[in-house]
Amino acid sequence: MRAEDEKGVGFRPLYRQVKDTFVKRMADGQWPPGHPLASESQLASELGVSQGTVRKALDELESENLVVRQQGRGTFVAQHDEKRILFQFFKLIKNDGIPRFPESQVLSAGVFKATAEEREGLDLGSSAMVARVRRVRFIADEPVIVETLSLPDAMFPGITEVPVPNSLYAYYAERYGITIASAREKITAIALQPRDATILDRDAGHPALMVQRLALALDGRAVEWRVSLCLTDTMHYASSLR
Amino acid sequence: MRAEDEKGVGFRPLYRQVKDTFVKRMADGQWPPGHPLASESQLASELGVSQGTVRKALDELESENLVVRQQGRGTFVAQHDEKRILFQFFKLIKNDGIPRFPESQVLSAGVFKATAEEREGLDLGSSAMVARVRRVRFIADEPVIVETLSLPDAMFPGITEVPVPNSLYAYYAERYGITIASAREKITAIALQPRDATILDRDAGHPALMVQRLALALDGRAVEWRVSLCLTDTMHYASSLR
DNA sequence: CAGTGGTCTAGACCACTTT
DNA sequence: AAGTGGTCTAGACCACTGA
Repeated sequence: MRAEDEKGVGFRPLYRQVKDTFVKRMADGQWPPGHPLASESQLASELGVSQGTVRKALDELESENLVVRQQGRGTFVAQHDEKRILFQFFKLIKNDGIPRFPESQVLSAGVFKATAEEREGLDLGSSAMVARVRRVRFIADEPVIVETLSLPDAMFPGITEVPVPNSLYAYYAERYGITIASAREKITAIALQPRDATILDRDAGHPALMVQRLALALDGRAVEWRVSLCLTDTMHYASSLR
Repeated sequence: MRAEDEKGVGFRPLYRQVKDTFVKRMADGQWPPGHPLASESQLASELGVSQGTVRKALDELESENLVVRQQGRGTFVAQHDEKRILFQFFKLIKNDGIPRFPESQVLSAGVFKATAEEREGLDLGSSAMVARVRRVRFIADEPVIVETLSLPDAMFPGITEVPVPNSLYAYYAERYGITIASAREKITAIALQPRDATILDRDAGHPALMVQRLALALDGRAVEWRVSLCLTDTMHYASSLR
């Protein structure tokens, strides 16, 4: 792997090629979550680049939460453990500021023809099927979120046939080899419909946050479309601007 | 400046010391917004470190949006121009996805005794005074945000005595030498009070996003407390999870 | 063309973990 | 003590800007 390979018009630095190689290995399942990477110098000699170039590739992967480095121990492919979920993907926190992992209770699950909204979010064809899961989530035994998840059925065959666990992203990785790498959320305020209000133990019309999340896999494919209705009487969505 | 100066218990890498030096220069006004930095190698020889160490310090400052680098031109202290505001600080976008900078109309302004909420957010003493500005913001000529800003009066003397401009963060820097570096937002859903509903041309009880922002200066001081009520009928708050 | 930031390399040493 | 990531240095060359 030489820098010269890619010079000229579309110049792509060597360290990015190295990074792409590593991402590919993670997406392939060669490097599953938790996998310990070889040392930086070993990877460098394997790829025929300098240790500093490998290091720069790993710097970017670390900043994207795709690998975890521990001084003295090594570098590991990131896992969707509770800590990472809370840090990276769960922005709803109690007003006391302490993050808590919610419990879940599935209300319904099945495979259906995708709605227009789902097709648009997940970039699906007009006759595509989606697995749909509706569930309530509890924090400190209070129902605070009711949400609907939509997954392309082709990517997740049979997912609604057995009970889904509370921590979905680890399950996607384990059962289907799909790693959620990032997500985009759109947040609006809505008035609760009677059906959702009942579940959340509020009156119809009560204000709630609607969080619409599109989750993307390592290769950038849209993988999960999630619409969450969240009570914010004792909680808030935390966003850091820097 | 040698690494050895800080070894031992509280080890602080050299590049962080360099970074702190640069931040100090920005906070001091030695390096105001837009200021062109000397070249990396000049800074390195000035501080007696290697160019790579200066580079690593600038890498962090760039990732925090405190400097802007342009290959071939140089490195500049970041300014609060429209582009940066939209990118870093304005997360409410029209559902069509195109970011637009809102217009503002001030409703009232004055200096008052700080409320408990303001004292807590801004870390003020019990008898502190705050400058308070209430304004409506328009996107595409529609009133979509009504917000109240609270500023420690001691930091911003006289700010309510002349009309405040639409782009406040540039004004804080220009008139008071205070640079807003980052912010934290807490988002909840509320039902509009009659007073706010009228301003936003909706009925009382209409759902809205309440965004509570605490903005921090370069030195980490809490500088601005802002509570914005936002209509999300044709807009949403965008959040990127990575 | 000179000057800037961006990439890549090679090597030394430090901080930390594990054996 | 050995092995890992983390820091720091020095030097070469590339990509880009502006005079």
